[in-house]
Amino acid sequence: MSQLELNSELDENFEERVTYFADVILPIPLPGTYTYRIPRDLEEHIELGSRVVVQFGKKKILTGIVKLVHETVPKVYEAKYVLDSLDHAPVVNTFQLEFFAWLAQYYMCTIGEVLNAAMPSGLKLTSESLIQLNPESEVLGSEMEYSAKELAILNALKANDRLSFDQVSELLGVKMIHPVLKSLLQKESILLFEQVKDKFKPKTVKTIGLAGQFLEDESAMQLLFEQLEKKPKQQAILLKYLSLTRMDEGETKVRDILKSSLLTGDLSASSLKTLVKNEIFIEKEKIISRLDEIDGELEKNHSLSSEQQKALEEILLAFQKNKPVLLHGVTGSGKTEIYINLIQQALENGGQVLYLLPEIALTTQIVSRLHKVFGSALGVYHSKYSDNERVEIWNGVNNAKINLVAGVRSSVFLPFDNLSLILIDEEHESSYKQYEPAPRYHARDAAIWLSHLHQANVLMGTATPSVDSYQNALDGKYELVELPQRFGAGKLPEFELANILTSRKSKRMKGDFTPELLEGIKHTLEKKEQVILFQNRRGYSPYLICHDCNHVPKCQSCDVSLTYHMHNNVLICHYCGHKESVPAICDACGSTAIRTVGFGTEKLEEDLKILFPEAHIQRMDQDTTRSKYSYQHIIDRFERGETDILVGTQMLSKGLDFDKVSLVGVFDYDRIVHFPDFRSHERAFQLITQVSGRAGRKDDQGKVILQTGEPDEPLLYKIRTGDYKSFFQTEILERQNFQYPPFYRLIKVILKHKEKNILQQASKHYAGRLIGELGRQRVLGPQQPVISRIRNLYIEEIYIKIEKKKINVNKVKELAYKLGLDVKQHRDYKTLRLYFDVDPV
DNA sequence: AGCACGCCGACT
DNA sequence: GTCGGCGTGCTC
Repeated sequence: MSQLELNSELDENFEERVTYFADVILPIPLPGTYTYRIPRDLEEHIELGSRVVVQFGKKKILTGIVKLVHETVPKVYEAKYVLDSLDHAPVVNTFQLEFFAWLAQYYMCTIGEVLNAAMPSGLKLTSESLIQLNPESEVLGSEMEYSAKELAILNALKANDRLSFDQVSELLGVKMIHPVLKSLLQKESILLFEQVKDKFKPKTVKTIGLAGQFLEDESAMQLLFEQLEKKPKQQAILLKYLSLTRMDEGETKVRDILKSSLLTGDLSASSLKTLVKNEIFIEKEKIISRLDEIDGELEKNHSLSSEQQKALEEILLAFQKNKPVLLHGVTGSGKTEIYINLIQQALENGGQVLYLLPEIALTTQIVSRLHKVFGSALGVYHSKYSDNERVEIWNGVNNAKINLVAGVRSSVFLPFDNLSLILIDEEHESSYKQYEPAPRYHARDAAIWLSHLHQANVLMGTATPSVDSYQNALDGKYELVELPQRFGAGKLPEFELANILTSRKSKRMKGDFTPELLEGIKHTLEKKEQVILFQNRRGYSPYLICHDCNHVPKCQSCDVSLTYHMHNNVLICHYCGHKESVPAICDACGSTAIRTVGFGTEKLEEDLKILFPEAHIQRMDQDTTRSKYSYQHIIDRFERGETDILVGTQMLSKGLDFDKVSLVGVFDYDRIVHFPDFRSHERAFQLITQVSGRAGRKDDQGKVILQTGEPDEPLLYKIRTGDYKSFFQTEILERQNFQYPPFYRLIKVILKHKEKNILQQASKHYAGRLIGELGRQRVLGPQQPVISRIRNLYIEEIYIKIEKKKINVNKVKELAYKLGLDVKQHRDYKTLRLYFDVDPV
């Protein structure tokens, strides 16, 4: 190569030698992004949305998402290198990056917190620090002087070859292991390294196929048969294989079949092993999808009733106006059929569909219905699914294999790039709002914002619209479509009010059952029909109390009574998870007279067993539905009529249709309606309407027996007559008079500190500053929440209340945030923790 | 949020 | 004297 050419090549290289930097979002609650230098060999793999592995701090290795690639050299610090890139194509798209940033801004949290909630943990790698013996230390080893601890570690390493920090700590029985490790490192006896683990494991199956030569060569097969003549077990396997692959009928295609399908009956696994060893069969491992495959014909959708058709046309018309549509359709009006119709249209036009459902509704008939219609185009995203399954859904959406997702609130985070329809079923459900941890987002509102990004249509459906959404519809922000008829002409259930007070006075109550309800249950059972008993969960956990001194066992680090769990006889703190066994004697006075109080579904179930010993009773609550399929099993048994009485909480009210339920009993209407918060009426209307909807389908009019101490309570009349509009009119006036949403926007500020006094001072100070800026009437509190201490931190709350019109929310958010930083400057308040909950429910 | 570093009291 | 407790500050 000539001198000239060499020079020009150098020049060219020199010019190309721009260093790229990546701003990386890390899944940690810190504001902002972090800038890393992209090594040249990774340049072509790293783009917006790529997953990268970076070192953060001294030892943490994290997976982050690239938010920006640029050439600006950071001035104040030396950027570390990106260690690796994980994918060939980005796992997060630009819609998502924008969406995440919006969520962080709107809900006042860090983008890292959003990322953390968004990605299934299988896509987030974590590192584990490990140590191993330094192979070169053998030479030096003998001359070294080691302490007892050091020797213990070295000996353990000889046996184990690598140890994690936790293991070392366990080995030594000490938490402080760093000094010891440091000393060993200095002596060069050990090596320290980080192991990055990819947590996602594809699901595999073992397959068996016949080795090639037997397929091609008839005579080889002949020979094989002769060889196996004396080995009947192996021969049996070969015959089974041939019959399964139909090769005996002359088909010659190479076929791998499932190992499990071959080893049925008395065929032995060890014989097969021998066959594999002798290279007659070949065993392979095949990666398969965890997502259910659907066999057979997909179901055609049913034709719509004229009511449904009319609603559908109205919806399509409303979509033209580019506004979200609120579909107000009474229970049983057949909303699902309309959804299916819209989904089909969207999919046929090549768009993606997101169908949001509350968690409990998702495990039911709706999903199996969708499965029948849409088959493997449907992905289900549910919290009870394993993380690996979630990764598969994520990837499925990302590579366009899945175009329809039915999922819980977190499915708004999936990598859609072409959403054309978002359905939000049971729009009023408060479980769409996440409370702990941040991001405290509302999936309905987030989904509506997401729809703007994608230019997607939005349909919200419910029998009992939230006050917020209905007002939005009246304001013209949403389009309202009504579906007033019950599909199949079922009637509203008949309501009977059972007066608890009069029954109690005349001593006719049996435990918590009024004579009316008992009579009703008896009657229904005699008719061989089914009963659902509904018990509100709020504030109803059973606990222990000492008969002699009234002492109630409390959690040591939270300000709550421990909840008593009858089935395994333990006390559990529902806030921090602390568990303890039931004490034999009272901690306070030593008495043995400890009894259980409070009445949850467990207690109800026990009572029912005594009152109706013949009946099959099943309880359905958090406790009995912990595992993935337990909910489905309970429902199935009930559907098959194996259960007569189903006792449960809220989860009974969602998306379940049973034909033989003719009685619904409601226990604690009074508690629901008098719950101390401004949404209690709204919640009562929704809840009672929804559970009542479970009574009586098709031909029969069902019955609801509602136990209450005040049968004349005004809201009750509206619930009984199903008069949503009248409920709404009364409620909306209240909201206006008392300055609540939807006219005012709320931001809850949560302050925590381990010192009660300091917390109170700091909260007062913070509230004072807020009042100074916003005025007295816009700030409520500070006040102690019902649970005033969790995990040893005391809690205070402040509500910021601002008019939706006139005031710029973003300014207020900024102010609240800055004042928080300000207060934390004060040297007494440095460890104060501040959290925000925007639009709390 | 972790995690190191540093200062402090309390024990083998 | 170490061990283990926090408070404080930093992470590209």
